[in-house]
Amino acid sequence: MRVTKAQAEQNRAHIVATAARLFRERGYDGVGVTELMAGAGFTHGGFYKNFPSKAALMAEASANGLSRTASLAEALDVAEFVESYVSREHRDGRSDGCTIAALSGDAARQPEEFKAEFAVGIESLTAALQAGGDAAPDADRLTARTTVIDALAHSVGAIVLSRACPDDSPLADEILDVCREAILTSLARADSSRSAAERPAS
Amino acid sequence: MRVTKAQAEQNRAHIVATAARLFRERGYDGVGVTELMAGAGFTHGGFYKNFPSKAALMAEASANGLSRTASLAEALDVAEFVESYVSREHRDGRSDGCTIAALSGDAARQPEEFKAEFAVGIESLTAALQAGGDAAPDADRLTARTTVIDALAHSVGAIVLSRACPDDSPLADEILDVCREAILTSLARADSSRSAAERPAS
DNA sequence: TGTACATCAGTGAACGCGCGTTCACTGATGTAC
DNA sequence: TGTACATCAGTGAACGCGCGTTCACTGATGTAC
Repeated sequence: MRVTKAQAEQNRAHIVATAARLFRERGYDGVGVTELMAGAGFTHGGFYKNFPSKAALMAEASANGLSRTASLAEALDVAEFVESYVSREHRDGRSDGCTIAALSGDAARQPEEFKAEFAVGIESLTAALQAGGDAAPDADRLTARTTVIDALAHSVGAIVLSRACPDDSPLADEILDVCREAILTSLARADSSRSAAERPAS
Repeated sequence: MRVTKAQAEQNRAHIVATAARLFRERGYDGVGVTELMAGAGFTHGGFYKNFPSKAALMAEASANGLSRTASLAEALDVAEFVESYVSREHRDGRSDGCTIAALSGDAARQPEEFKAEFAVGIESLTAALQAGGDAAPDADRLTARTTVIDALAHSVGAIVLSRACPDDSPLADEILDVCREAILTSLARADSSRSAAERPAS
């Protein structure tokens, strides 16, 4: 039954990744330890060889999901991020989507240490979006922190509100479309006003 | 042990109101039937004389909370609503606050009928905000539907994101301040452009 | 390199506990006369 | 209006169930010689 050290590490990582998906899909209370382990292809007994408690896995899986999104965001500028984030695909794909959009409501009821990890994740994503868009590396890329934070909160609100509506309801889609357009317009405005300030003589 | 019909109705309403508070505070899975009834001053046994299931109370309590917020919003214009909504008081007062901000994440995982009630609540709030602001009943009050939906999603996102951060963390307050300012600025812009369109000759 | 033994990743049965729900019961309310 | 009885709001014990967690066990891996 014993397994190589490398295999064990890989198994552990697989459990974390599976848990991240399942938690995003059903919430922290919506998945039990047995189901978490079964989803990763194991029996529940081994759980406590890997994690001190379910709460510990909740924290680790969430941190994992948050940093994954931040990594993906590094390659995008804010507008590109919003375009893909405030979309039907993202709204309908909870398990593959953003941990913030899927679990912020649950995170708010967790202990302070847990929320601290969430805040780190939000900061990482914000930093990634400020630095993002390597494909077009000119001065305009570097977007002000406030602009990024505002666009992120706005995008999260759009997804959260849209998901609370019935599947395929007109309102769910309307929220998404209205918000996407508004956020992109607002970003374009911030961008042009910044450009103007940077090149006052032009 | 029996109680007058009027008293029984009052008791039922009290259970619903208490449940609405407790669900907002701790989430649907975070409060049990026993605690729900105890919070209202009763023992758990009588629960099923009033409701067919816990899920039924979840739906009724949520609908109750949603219409309560819509009623409060009737007296406000959108900017006033945002001012009070995107605030530390609201963020820190989950149990007395908005059901959408507190339970959208949980609602997204509920059955379709449940989400349908949530959508009705969102529509009611939107309608209230479009018609709102009786104190200044001029033409400018009637704000376009898209503006209201966008401001609502934006506000919800601000609260949800802020609540996911540790209490008293700088980021939690920053999110609130950044978003409040951005939403109000955006509303002012929408307002002045609409006014200009209405009075092209001025 | 080969053998003997300790380690420990993963198994599966079992634990206490709190959950949502059911039910026989109580006794004041509501009703029929 | 007064009496006799049916109703039913609320009680509290009990139910099965799934939860998070523990533990004795297995047997391949890793290590000491």
